Amino acid sequence: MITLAEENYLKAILKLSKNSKNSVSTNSIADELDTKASSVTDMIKKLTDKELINYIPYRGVYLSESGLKKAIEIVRKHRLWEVFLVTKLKFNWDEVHDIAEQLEHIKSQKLVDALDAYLGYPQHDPHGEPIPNKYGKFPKSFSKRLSELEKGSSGQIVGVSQDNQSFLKYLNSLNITLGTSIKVIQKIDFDDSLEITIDNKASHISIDVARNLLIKQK
Amino acid sequence: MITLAEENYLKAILKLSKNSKNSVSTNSIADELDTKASSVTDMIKKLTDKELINYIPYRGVYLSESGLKKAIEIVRKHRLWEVFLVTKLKFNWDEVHDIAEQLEHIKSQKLVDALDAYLGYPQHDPHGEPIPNKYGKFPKSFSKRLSELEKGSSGQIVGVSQDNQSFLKYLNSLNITLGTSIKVIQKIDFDDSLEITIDNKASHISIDVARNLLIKQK
DNA sequence: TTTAAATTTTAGACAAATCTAAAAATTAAA
DNA sequence: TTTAATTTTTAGATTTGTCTAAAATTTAAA
Repeated sequence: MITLAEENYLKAILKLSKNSKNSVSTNSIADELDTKASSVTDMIKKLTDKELINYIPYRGVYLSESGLKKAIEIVRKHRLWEVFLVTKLKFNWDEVHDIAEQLEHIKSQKLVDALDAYLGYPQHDPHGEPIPNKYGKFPKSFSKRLSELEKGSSGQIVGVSQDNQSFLKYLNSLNITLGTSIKVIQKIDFDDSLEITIDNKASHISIDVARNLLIKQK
Repeated sequence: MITLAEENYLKAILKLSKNSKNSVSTNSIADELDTKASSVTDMIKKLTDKELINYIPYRGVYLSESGLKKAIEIVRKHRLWEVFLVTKLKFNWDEVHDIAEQLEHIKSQKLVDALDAYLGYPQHDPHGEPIPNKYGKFPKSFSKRLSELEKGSSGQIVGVSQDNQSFLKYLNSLNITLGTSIKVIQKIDFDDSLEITIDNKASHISIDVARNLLIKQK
């Protein structure tokens, strides 16, 4: 049986290995989970014993096949619960994260599948993040989210994944519309926000905004 | 902050003090939670320190005002989630207990209230157990136990007072569910068992079963 | 009422998950 | 390439919740 703490480590490692295709360092995990490097080393040993990750001392870790499967399941649950909270219980999209952090650890395959069906098999959560299906596959999309672009890359806006009035108003004020060219100048580690240029004019946007901007690279 | 283990102890103490109006013994808690008496003694000290229970060594415990409030909140959450699972996600009433055991520990007052509203402020869970409102008040009960009915009387099932897996499975096999009409045809002196009709079909049940069936007479 | 049985508590130990402080290994800099 | 800085691991301690075995207390029985 996999513990709650172990699940949180797997999720953190998945998140970090997305950004940097390479193996994940002890310190980066400690930062992500707001804990100490020594605690991470301890947990790494437990996860290695359970064959959920591969680990070379001083060289970092990466998820094993079973660890990746497990981590994706947790992400799936988190995002499905967020959809539930917003579409059924009428929470705002910025209120649901902490509750979903708890709900993602509820163990019942049948519950997850029933929830998925009840929600109509959504492909994205209220923040615009993709929801993997029950086999762990993420939905295909020709466009990327601006939040997924690496520093230095650029592309053109082809859509949004959130269309409430205040969001669209905000985009207007930034001079972002369909076809706008955007380049990622800098990614701020502290809050994941982005320094970008919009038609060559500098701006700063939050991760929430970047996640909801669909972009096509040339 | 109250831990998961502490919540489970509070719930157990509430359940046990319902049956025997008196204070609750160490051993009975150990039985209920499938743990050892020494572990219970340890936890009793923690709960006493937090003023969630009152405790006299060798004499048992009872819930304090704040402990009772907390315990009722957990019961409320457990039963609301059971309603959600059955009415929205189409689970059977005998499949929901283990999942609700997990969901009852999710912490968010706003979530509980939103769920309650979403479900239409239900007064009973799928097992017929009453659901306390947000102020901790239980709805007034109108049901009797089937075992209390006289020969010749009849009524409709509105709940059970025992919800273990095997009991619920057994009821399924008898075609007894919420709303089923039952009439007492004969009471057998020898073992107190009952000849009944279930939707006009004859059956025979033990006193143990009859004691756990809640019925409403016309 | 004294003894025996049952219940409850204490003492000491253990696993999980964390921490601080110090040691070891790696990376970067002079 | 040797030294300094950074990163990572180890050693030892702590907290929570549990256990076994033994001691203390209460209850029941002779």
